[in-house]
Amino acid sequence: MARKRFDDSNCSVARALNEVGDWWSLLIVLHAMYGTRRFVDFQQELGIAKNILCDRLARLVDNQVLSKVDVGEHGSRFEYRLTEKGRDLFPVVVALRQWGDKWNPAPDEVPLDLRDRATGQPIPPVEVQNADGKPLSVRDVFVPEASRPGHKKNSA
Amino acid sequence: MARKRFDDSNCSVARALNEVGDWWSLLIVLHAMYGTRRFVDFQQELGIAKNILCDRLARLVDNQVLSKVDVGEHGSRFEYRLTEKGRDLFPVVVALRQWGDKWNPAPDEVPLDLRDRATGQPIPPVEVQNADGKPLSVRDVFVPEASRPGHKKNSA
DNA sequence: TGAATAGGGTTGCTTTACGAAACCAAATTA
DNA sequence: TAATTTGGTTTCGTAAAGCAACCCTATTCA
Repeated sequence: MARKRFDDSNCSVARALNEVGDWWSLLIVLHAMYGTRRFVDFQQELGIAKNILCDRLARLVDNQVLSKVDVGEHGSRFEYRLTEKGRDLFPVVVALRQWGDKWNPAPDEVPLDLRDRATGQPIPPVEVQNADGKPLSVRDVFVPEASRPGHKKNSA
Repeated sequence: MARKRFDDSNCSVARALNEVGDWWSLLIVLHAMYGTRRFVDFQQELGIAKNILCDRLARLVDNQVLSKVDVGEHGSRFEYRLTEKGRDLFPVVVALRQWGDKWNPAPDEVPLDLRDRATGQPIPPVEVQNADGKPLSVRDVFVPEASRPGHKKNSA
């Protein structure tokens, strides 16, 4: 693929995509959020080839989205757990899932039923809100020129 | 790549990633949200090869994230505009950008300064909230068993 | 009338993502 | 002690993804 790397990109979205923007990484993070921690469990749930899973887990650990902890009682037994950085992807994952549920509902699938552990109430859609909690659309916001992605040198 | 397709996946995140989960698509959507509409502008801002841009735009149009409108005064001149479905990715993009700004800040880059058009106030971080507007972390929520991604047949 | 620009399409080549399967060390079971 | 399971890593072949470069048409500008 000779893919363009975004590591040095001037845009944080590009850099974020560099870490979790491939086909598997975000799904791994998703399953980690659902509680999956072990290699074999990821493999079975995702139906991913072992080497790819290996690669992705290593990369996520490198990027500090996951941490690899040795929980071996006797020898080595590893678990992959979300770091704070990884857990911070929660709004992204939920927003993406809600978007998918809304625009590409599977006929035979129950849409995400995420609930508040404290109250049992379903979680409303993730929104961009202003300081007062009022939901905003793309059109309700603006970006000062200096903060635009393609601003001056180095686009992407 | 012989990539596994997720079209028929039981998981809406997987299906969403199938539409905007590649390296370029979400960046294209991002730039579209910033106002970019024309082929050449996307190309210059993103530094993407023309055939790839061609392919991605077509795919986004196919998936109804963008619409291709002929704005030619005399001949053909096209613009790619966000559809409602595309605009609905706003929370995803903003959340991702905020995540990137928080965890991978570029030394020389201004973090996203998104502001409410009405008030001029900066936009606070996108959160998952409960019905009362209280922010929730991964640990504050649960998913009824039937709604889990790896539930029964068909994982991913 | 010529040159430049917009909006692509096509070809060729390289790099990578991917899955299958073999391999391997440590621990458990028989 | 031998066989099996767990938890991966390595190797390999293939199918894409990616970029560069060239081509092509229609329009606009000089």
